[in-house]
Amino acid sequence: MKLGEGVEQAVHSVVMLAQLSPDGLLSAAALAEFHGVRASYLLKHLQALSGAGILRTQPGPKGGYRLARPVGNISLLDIVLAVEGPEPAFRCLEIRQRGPNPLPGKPLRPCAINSAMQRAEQAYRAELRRVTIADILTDVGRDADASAIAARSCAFLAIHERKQEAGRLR
Amino acid sequence: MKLGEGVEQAVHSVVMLAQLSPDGLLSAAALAEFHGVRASYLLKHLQALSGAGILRTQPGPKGGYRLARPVGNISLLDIVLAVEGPEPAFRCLEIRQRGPNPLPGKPLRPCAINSAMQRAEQAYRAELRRVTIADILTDVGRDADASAIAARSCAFLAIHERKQEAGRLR
DNA sequence: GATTTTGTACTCGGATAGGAAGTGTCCGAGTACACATGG
DNA sequence: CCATGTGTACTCGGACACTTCCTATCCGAGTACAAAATC
Repeated sequence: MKLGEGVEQAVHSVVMLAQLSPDGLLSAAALAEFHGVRASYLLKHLQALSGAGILRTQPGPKGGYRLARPVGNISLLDIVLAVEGPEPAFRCLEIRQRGPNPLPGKPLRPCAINSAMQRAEQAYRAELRRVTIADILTDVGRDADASAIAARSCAFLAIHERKQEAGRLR
Repeated sequence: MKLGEGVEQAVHSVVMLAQLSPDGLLSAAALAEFHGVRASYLLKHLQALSGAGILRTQPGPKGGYRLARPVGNISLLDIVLAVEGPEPAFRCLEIRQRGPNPLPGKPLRPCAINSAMQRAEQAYRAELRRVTIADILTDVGRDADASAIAARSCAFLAIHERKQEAGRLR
């Protein structure tokens, strides 16, 4: 039960991208510099987000990343699944059947243990699905510290944000 | 977001131990043989359960493992935490502050992202805390497949179960 | 024959190698701009 | 002066090493039984 630290980078990057103007772009290098992380490592996760349909990319100079969907339609679960993969955390290997004398009737119903673990993970995912980037942004508006950081983000965006050329986004 | 397969082994072992007579013992070798897993690897997790106060051990010949608490007082969460460790899955590294110009006021309130992730994990743990070994056992009684496996467990226990000597348990 | 002593076999416990996955890095494909060139 | 062609610089994308954690294994400490020796 451990999440890679790429998840945090991915979520913060999405939040950052959500704060720029409707047709703005931001390069991976700018995102990495702002968060103090390695650009080449962040790229890996940004690519995962792009492949999952959460981000859109524009190659070439003046290129960068941009949200592919409205902020209300991007949940934390979408990001976590895109970065960590969709596989469930608990995989039942049916070690009940790996003993010296397994039962002949093969297709067993899932055991109670597996069911309980799956229910717990469903609850986890449901909670993450309820929270969207829009919710995060409204919380940012309420919190003083977060507002200060958001102001810093704006200053940073004012320097690094790029306007998207009409009709040239993938 | 991935759990080691030791979790499944640990839970099944606890369920197995819950099915033996009140003062019965079962060796790690027998548990491993029944589940078809490596004994030396299972030992590691059984030790973790022992250290967490879930199992009791009796060393020496005729020794083995036994539950340390009633089945209604052992939740799946206890086992998962004992095996995987108590650290939360998501660790906020505050990469908001790792940028080129961090805020001076140090003690920031936890960011909305971290809060959401923690809430999700709380839901996950709460769901696991609700399920005890007693619940698993009652489910075993209802399911046909599980009952057949339970019968097989009984046959296995009849051979490998050991009676605890009075007053010699650690 | 009963008791003590000793030896052995079996158990758990912690410390030690191997392998997979996450982490970190690199180079290549593609695009847009800028400049130079020709009309 | 304008249009065209070319070169360059910058972007993302995927393929390649390194580190950490999980997996698998080993040897050592401790205990109970059993047998042998002694009283």
